[in-house]
Amino acid sequence: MSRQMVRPGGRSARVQASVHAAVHELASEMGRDALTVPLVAQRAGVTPSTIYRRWGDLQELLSDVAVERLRPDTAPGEHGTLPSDLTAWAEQFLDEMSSPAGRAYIRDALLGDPDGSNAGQCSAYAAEQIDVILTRATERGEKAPDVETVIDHVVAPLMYRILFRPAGLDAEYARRLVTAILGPAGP
Amino acid sequence: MSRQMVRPGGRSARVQASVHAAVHELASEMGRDALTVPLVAQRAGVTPSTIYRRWGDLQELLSDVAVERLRPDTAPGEHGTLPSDLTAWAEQFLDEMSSPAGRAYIRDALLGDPDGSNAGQCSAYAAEQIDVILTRATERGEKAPDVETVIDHVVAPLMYRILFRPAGLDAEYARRLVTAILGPAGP
DNA sequence: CACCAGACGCAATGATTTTGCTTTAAGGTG
DNA sequence: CACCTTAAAGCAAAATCATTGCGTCTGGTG
Repeated sequence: MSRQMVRPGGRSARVQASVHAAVHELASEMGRDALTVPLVAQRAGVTPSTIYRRWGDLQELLSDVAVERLRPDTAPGEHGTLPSDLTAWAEQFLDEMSSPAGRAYIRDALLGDPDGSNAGQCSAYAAEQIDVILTRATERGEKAPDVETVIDHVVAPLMYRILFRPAGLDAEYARRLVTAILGPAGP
Repeated sequence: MSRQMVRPGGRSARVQASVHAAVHELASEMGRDALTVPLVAQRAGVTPSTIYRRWGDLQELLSDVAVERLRPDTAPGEHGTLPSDLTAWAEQFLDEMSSPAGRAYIRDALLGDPDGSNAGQCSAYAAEQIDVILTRATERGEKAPDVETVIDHVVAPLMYRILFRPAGLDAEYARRLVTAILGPAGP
């Protein structure tokens, strides 16, 4: 993560948790754009200077929270075949990421991220999930492309459109990308 | 563009030009991160409230400037064949966009862009350039993929890596993407 | 248990952002 | 060409936010 090398279990951890929770609550109550450091601090029961010292500014805090929020909380579903696994994952990915909240999180993760490590983490999450799906397929004896190929030709186009052309995105598009990569009749 | 429906030639236009110029100058003199609204206003010979009223905040201003800066200023080069035209364009695109300045502009364009219109404009620029290349190829009698395909499988992977995985990007990667889409021996 | 270092709270200071009101200038009209 | 309308800019006060020095507290360590 960006700069949280907190001592686990101590006061630092409590502050971090309470600040993150405050961001969540306030973001859903009054909208992400209404957030300010003093507001978050008050809700978290903390002084603003604490937030400024630990995170630097609002953007870095939001970036941190966004990455945490973008971490998949569950392994990809199993549907028996590679095409169905990958299609289901791509549809869910698109669904989650293209929502207004999802786009906001992605943008926040990209932002306030001088060294690019937060954005890199997001990409790593996706790569992990895809790797699970492909490894499963290989173990079943299916022929599977490698992770980089899936990222280039499924994840990247989805993300590109989410960020740059939010209009006209639907599950059918995600399915087409998967089909194109696996070959119309499987790889 | 985002909110600039200025009367051309009037005072508004002068203010816009001078503010944009001030952003350029200050960004190169003291670094993009050192910019503040009052600073830009002073350099532009304008009061801060003018900037706040017209652009809302620094992010939206930077987003506007970034889009202007990302507009291609020249038509894609002609090299005689589709593969060479597209390869050259992709290499140049990667080169410009993956530089620190390029990444900063892309991020700025994505940011402060509530409705996504600035980001959409960036995508439209790329689509335009690609369309020129593909149309030329078609007129020469070459078989060419459509713009959407090139965006999905060349532009999107490049942009994804620029934003999310800045490491390990080189011209060879751009060439591979183009080759993959045109077919190893041409389409 | 006493110590050390890191993290937090508090409060003062400085910078930025917001806002009401006034003034200017562009574009249209008689 | 002079006049009118209106959007946009200037100005200045008020509010909010960001920064920083210093003292206090907490949790880990010897």
